[in-house]
Amino acid sequence: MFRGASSLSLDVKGRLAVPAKHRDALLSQSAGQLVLTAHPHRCLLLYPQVAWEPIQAKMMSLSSFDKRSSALQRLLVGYAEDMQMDAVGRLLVSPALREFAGLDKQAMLVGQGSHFEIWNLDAWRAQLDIVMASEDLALPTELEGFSL
Amino acid sequence: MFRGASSLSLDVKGRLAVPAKHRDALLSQSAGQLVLTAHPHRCLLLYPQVAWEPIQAKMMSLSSFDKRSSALQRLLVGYAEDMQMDAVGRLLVSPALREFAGLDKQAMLVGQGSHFEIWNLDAWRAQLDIVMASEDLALPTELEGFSL
DNA sequence: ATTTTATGTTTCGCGGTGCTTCATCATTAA
DNA sequence: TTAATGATGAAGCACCGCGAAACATAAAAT
Repeated sequence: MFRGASSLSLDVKGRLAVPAKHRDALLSQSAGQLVLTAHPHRCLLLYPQVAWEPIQAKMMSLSSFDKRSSALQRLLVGYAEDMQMDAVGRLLVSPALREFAGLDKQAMLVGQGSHFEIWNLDAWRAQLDIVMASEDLALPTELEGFSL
Repeated sequence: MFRGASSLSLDVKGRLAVPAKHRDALLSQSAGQLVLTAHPHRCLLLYPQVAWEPIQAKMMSLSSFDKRSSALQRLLVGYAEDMQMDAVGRLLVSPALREFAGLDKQAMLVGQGSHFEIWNLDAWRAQLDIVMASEDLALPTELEGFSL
């Protein structure tokens, strides 16, 4: 279960240093085989390969005639890259993915249970505003009667 | 059942000293395993791990395609960190969480039954104003017929 | 006075950063 | 056409700095 947010920096070569506390967890699944891809909300997704495969399979099963489905397929599958951390726990993020997510010097690594998300810092702040802006914290209907 | 409000200070390293009266209660659940995370109202939530898990499970069950749901997931799960108090009862609050809640020198620790909330002092005062400003204390309809 | 709480200090180990080396590919010349 | 040299980019290595935890001292309460 991946949790926790940390602000990190990409070095001049586009390498992202994963915090040590998360490395073991990432290495233990799929022998460290990871998949990095693009998310519609303009962030990147980092999955252990075993966790990614069923998602990609599901995506590919969608109708390729529906415009939105096939656009989603193109995004998720098209940008997906297999990779693994180097000996000191860094991920080499390709120029295409860096450009997609607007990653420059500073990035945000955010645990999301089954995977991590990697955000441009400003985009992350905008993301938080979506929740915090709503004064009455209008919750999705699924959460009716639910309380923190 | 956690109750009571106390003003406390973070030391220069971001360590928050939990008042002694609450330590035993926090240690007794989950063998002292705690989860600290972010709340949309810009405060932090401190849960015993066992109490947090079902909440996170519920959050993760929401649609990740809905913008508001996924923003809420990102906030609650993304900022969640497992931790425990050090030998003298202090919590090491990560830079990400400190920045989120605007915690500096002074903080407010507020018991909320199942969990604690940790507030920036000014944000806490503003929070109080929300209730006190409304002259007739207009309550949500759920509280119809309810009286203090 | 003794035990419990609070705060400040120090130390050690490891994590992060930058540099160096190695490999691969491309370009040019023989 | 093949070989050689240079450039680009990835991976390995080493060192330095910081962060976490333990320790110690001071204060307070019972």
